[in-house]
Amino acid sequence: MTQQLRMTKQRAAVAGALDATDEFRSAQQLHEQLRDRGDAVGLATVYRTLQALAAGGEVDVLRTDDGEALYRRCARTEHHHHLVCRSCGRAVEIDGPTVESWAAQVGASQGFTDIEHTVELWGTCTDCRPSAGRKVRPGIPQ
Amino acid sequence: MTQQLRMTKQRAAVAGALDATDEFRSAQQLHEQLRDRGDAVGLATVYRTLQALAAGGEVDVLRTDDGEALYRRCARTEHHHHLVCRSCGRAVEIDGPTVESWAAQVGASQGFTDIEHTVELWGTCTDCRPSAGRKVRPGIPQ
DNA sequence: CCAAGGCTGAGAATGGTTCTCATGCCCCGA
DNA sequence: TCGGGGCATGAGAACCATTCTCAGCCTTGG
Repeated sequence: MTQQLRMTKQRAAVAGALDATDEFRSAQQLHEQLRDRGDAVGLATVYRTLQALAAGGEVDVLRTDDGEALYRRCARTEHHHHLVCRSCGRAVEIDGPTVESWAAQVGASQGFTDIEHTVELWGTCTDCRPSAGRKVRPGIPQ
Repeated sequence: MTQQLRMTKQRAAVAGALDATDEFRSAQQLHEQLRDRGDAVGLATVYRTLQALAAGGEVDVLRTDDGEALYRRCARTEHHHHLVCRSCGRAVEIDGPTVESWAAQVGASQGFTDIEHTVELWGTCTDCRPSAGRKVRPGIPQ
């Protein structure tokens, strides 16, 4: 199960790109970013690496309204949620102790088992506020 | 903006299929269901109709972990969340007054504006419990 | 240093969703 | 009731994100 992963320059490049930002990025964006930087990595490899990292809890994954997957390396590996800028993808890790218990309680009261929950907050961060020098969505599409 | 929608038998069929269940269904499932029932409707029309209904707040939409869109006609049109059975798709509408305020508060404290939130609960309903006569996932895939 | 087998990448394949466009038919006005 | 404008329909192509294929490459254990 716990398969040993080889350290290749491609994996290092993807991991590096993730470490360099606190914004959620799509596989395609990361691929393009690596290409521009010169660290050309195959798209398939980017997907495979992200998949492996996600499976190992190394990165967090969430879906945009149109179903695209976004990845981000978070500081903590424990369960947490995010407040994400819908424009640039910048994210802040947040806790929701109240939500946790509420979710479990509601689920149980309805007779459901194996309760899990999806809780994400979306907003517009200060840099992306329409007023000031708007950051022209270098991140999230849509 | 508020465009007038013509009432066609296709739209009636899709709406009817949605009214007949309290489970979240994908466009493909609804299409197949209508076909089996004899009310053949083009897949494109199913998608268009669901899109229109969703835009008008007539149906709720959510995404599975793999990005597929699921639709359900809910009793209430006001903001609410769901507790969904990950096996059959059956859903219960739930409120989260605490969550609402928590979300707004957290968002504001981080300087984000136009806060919105995604909160869905997933579990296994009584009928889908592995023990008893398991309902063989007539609903949700995966 | 070497062999074994995981890793890579270009391109094909998948699968959900949307678009195209010729034809169909709802609904309003006369 | 009849006619027609124009939204609605549907088969198939197009899109797009993601996954699969497979021959050749490269990391790693010994």
